[in-house]
Amino acid sequence: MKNFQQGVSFYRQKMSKFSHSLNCIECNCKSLIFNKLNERELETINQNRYEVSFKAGEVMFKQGTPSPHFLCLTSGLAKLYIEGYGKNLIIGLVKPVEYILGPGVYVDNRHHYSAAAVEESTACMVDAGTYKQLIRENPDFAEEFIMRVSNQAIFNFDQFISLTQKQMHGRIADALFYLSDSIYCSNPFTMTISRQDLADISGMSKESAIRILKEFKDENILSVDGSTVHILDPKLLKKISETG
Amino acid sequence: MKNFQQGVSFYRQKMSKFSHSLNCIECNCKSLIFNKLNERELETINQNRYEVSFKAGEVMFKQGTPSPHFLCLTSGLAKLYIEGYGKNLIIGLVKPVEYILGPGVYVDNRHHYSAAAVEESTACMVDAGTYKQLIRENPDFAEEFIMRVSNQAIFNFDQFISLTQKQMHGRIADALFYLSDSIYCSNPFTMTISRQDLADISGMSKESAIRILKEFKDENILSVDGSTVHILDPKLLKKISETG
DNA sequence: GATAGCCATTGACATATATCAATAATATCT
DNA sequence: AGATATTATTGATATATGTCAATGGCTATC
Repeated sequence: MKNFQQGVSFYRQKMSKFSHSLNCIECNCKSLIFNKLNERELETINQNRYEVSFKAGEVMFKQGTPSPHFLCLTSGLAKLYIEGYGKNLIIGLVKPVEYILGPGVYVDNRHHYSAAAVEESTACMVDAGTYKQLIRENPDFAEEFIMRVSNQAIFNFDQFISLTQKQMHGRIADALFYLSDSIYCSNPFTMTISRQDLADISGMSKESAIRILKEFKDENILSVDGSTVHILDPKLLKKISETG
Repeated sequence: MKNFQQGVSFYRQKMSKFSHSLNCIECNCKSLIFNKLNERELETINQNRYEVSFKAGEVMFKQGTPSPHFLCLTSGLAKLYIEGYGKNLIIGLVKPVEYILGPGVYVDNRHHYSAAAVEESTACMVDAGTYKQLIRENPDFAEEFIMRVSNQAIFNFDQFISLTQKQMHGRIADALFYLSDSIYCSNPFTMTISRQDLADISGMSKESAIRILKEFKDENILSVDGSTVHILDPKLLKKISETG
């Protein structure tokens, strides 16, 4: 909660510096969802957004708070997490340029998960009302939106199965593939997330995550040096993922 | 939302009195999402649907198969489940009159979970293309659709937390409240689902589910007689749900 | 009414996983 | 550079949970 307050005051300080420094029409880091919008519509978005920057660790928005904006990450890396009973569950990492399309906007105007910057990040915050209006007016944009929300749901189902039906080794394997294939997009990759975050992705304790990382290292499936991980034997790791 | 709940439970009691209608316009068991459609649009739906009936236990559609329809349950009870590695995970029960809005329709035209009839059931299958076209044409209908999909996502998040962060007792408590409050809508309720299904909702083995049911019975939190369950001490059960 | 077959129940046991505690390694700040 | 906080690692231990096997009850079928 303290972090959130800090985050808010921080972005208020920086806001004027970033606000409307670019515009959406010429923005070269705009989300692909905007391909469905024409120039007039982009200009509408442009007039109803502002940019914010976050330091690593800062909370972007907090589960339970009002959700008057959609947030688009323009640089850095963010984690989305549900705050449960004592523990957190990370339901996804978000990298540029991607929208965070929380389901609360169409239901109760509340965030149903929290978001925090993992690395130093910048984001565009677009007024949800403006966004909703464009969804009403432009069917292509609406379909694109629904497609993204659907993709998110499908991703969630996969995580569901991983977390509820696999044992720890399989879950860590899944997390490593997710990081390598979908987030850092390289094979020797340097994790900017902490061990605790890795554990929160895999639904286990930090200690268990570390132990399994070490086991994989001892079996030459991985090389692990601090935060740098190299998947040496992807085939075997895949097998571990599949056998649970 | 309240109205929706009331409408559904009212319908459940009176279900036997309903006879299936010949067209969507006069159908008195149509989904409330159709309130957003005018007569002409309803007629379009009417011409692109067909009714099916399922015996208890029959599979309605199978994960991985093409998904050319949206399915609306008009009587009975259905379970939605992800087929994992050996086990199934039930991600929700569906009762009349509710649509099953699978996310695959907008992504890869595949079902991402399976559905099966728990009780003898009937359903309307509406052509997905027709549905999508109406979403393009009618913004109110589109918003209603997005709202339902969002609600589903929020429900999934809750189950996510329950399954990954609570121990078995808390998970069974959650499942029992779900059944009593949202599915059977009464307190002494008769489960038409099996013990295995209860276990698949709670993400545990059948034996564990049975054992915990028995513990709750021994502690006078529940009375359990075959498939009839009475929550005697909801306050204590709630506490068990919250403390995990 | 007997038989088969499925579902529910119970107990004993193995093990996956969390928790606690101690230490090592990094990062952060002055 | 030194001090302090934060994060990572390791080991020992407790326990939550799954698996296996045996039994009982119910239902359906002929």
